[in-house]
Amino acid sequence: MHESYSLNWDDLKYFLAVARSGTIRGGASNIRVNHTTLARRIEVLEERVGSRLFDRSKAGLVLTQLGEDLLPYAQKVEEEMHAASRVIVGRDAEPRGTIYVSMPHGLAMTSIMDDLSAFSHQYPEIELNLTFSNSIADLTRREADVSLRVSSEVTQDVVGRKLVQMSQAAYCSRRYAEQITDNEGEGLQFIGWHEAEEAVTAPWLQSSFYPKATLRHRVSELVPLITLAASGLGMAYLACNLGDRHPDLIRAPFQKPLPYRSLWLLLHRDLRNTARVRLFVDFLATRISARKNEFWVAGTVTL
Amino acid sequence: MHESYSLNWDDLKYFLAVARSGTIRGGASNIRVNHTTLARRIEVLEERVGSRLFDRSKAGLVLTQLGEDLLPYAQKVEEEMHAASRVIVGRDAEPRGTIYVSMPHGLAMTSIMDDLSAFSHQYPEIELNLTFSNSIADLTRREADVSLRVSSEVTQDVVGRKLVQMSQAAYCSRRYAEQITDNEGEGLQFIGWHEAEEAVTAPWLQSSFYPKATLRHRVSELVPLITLAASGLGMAYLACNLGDRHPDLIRAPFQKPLPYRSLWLLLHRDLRNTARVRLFVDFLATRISARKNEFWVAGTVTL
DNA sequence: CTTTGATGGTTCATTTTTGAAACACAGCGT
DNA sequence: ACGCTGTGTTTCAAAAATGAACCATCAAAG
Repeated sequence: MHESYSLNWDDLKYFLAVARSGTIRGGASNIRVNHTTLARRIEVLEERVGSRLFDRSKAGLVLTQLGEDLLPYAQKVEEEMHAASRVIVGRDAEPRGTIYVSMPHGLAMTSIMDDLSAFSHQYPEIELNLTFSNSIADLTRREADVSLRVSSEVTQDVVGRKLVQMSQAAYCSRRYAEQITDNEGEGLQFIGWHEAEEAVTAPWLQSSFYPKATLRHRVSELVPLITLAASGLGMAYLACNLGDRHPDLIRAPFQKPLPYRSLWLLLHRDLRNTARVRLFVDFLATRISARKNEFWVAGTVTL
Repeated sequence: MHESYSLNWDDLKYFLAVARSGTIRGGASNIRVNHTTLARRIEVLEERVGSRLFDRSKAGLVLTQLGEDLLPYAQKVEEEMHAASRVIVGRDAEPRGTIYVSMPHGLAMTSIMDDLSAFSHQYPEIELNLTFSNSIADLTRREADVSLRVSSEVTQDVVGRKLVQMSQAAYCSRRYAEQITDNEGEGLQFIGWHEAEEAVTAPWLQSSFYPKATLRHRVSELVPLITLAASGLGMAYLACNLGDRHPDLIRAPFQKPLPYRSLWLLLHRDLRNTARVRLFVDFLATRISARKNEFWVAGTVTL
């Protein structure tokens, strides 16, 4: 570890500020810090250097010989930092680079995949890194730049954008639908989730249009739920944008769609001005909003 | 104020550490910080840059494309800092530059001036900046690199070095001394300092060999005290190294020297390894110690 | 299969840094 | 002489950073 590591490299900003303005307050004003802070940072720097960098006189602070010797190095460091900043700013301003996107598994089977495909087609310089997970991506920990969530509300310290409200309905295969009559679900079976094994019903089933139906079987993921319902094992409650899209599923008769959750688009506030992220977010929001009736369907019960 | 000022330039150390080692703990160990600190600094840097600089994988932390783009700039900043450090270290290692020395007025008339002259003669590359003041130079505020003080003890947060113990005695002109008899100072007058106008004596006078002497006249500085005593106005109590050196002053008869204070050499702990300061301190201490009987004279009363 | 060591991450107490307010001083203008 | 402005310095409370202890996970070795 080198001698230079005992110096705080950031102190060069303060050194340069005083060297250029000749006063503590002037320098502080120029770099937007409190003048006390600037005075202290110079003091600490001088201690670590082991010599004065400025002589204090009535005329202000004047560079010592050592201060003058070090000035060119500080200026070169600043130039490098400016150049690095141009790389950063330039990169952000250009719509290129990678966007890390996180979303729940269920959205993998929706039309939103078409949106991602269209975005990538339109912006070939931007690469999408997709993560499917039911756990909430921690944006502050940079697990993702953008996160799509299906939720009633968001509580994270992120910039949230509600895209659409969703509907849900009961779905089954065409064959299963043939046995359905207008009898509040008597004799029908819904595939359950995490309900207890011995439970034959659940609150969401009791408040549906099939309160007499029972729970049978359990799944822990969305994909098997859809696949099993489509093959006739039972009925499933699904978001409409998902169920309506599946070729082997129909909405069960004798019901109306119910309100479901909302689709949110979340991103960390620090990234909202990055060109590619802004592009992606706007692109997605525009397309999804344009077909909101795919998510919130006609006839959905309103409370 | 430039975009680069929103970045903490010191974070480059952390960036380079992770880029080189590929792990948080490895990088932290290399630059001697806690690994948590390193992780957090990288996190903050990524937030300010607005993009990831490292991808986290099982293999460790791998530079992103932006990380790779920025690496050369970070390396150049480091090189400049190393070069600046060489200037600093090289300067300190060589006995050249300025030493700021502070001392009380009284020492300006002593043989210590000869010491400074000899030092400057022997080390012409070193410049001395001398400040004479009775107020204590604040070493932590860099008012001086080295401070000579006459004091019983030192309380400042500095590296203190007691050079010699001093004696004091009553001095007067040769003419004035002709009237002095062995009568405990009856009819003698001492020039006073800050004692009240109406006061005719003081504790230091009462405990001297001339308790019957009285105070007459006042001075607020040492130079006029010496000058007036030398011209016969009255007697003066002076440090022996000062009184013995004056051509027109002699020690008054019928007394013994009394203990006075000590001569201290103080410096701020951060400067003690600077070559020129170390040279100066050692030079001064050696010469003054070699003639300690000029300060603590023979016959001084011991308590 | 179990143990060990290395890894990144979380939590909490302590230390350090920062900003704001107040102060002292000098210079200038009225 | 007085008031104003700009300067650097001091003090204190709040915010930020740091380090230490602990945790969970994984891979390698026994």
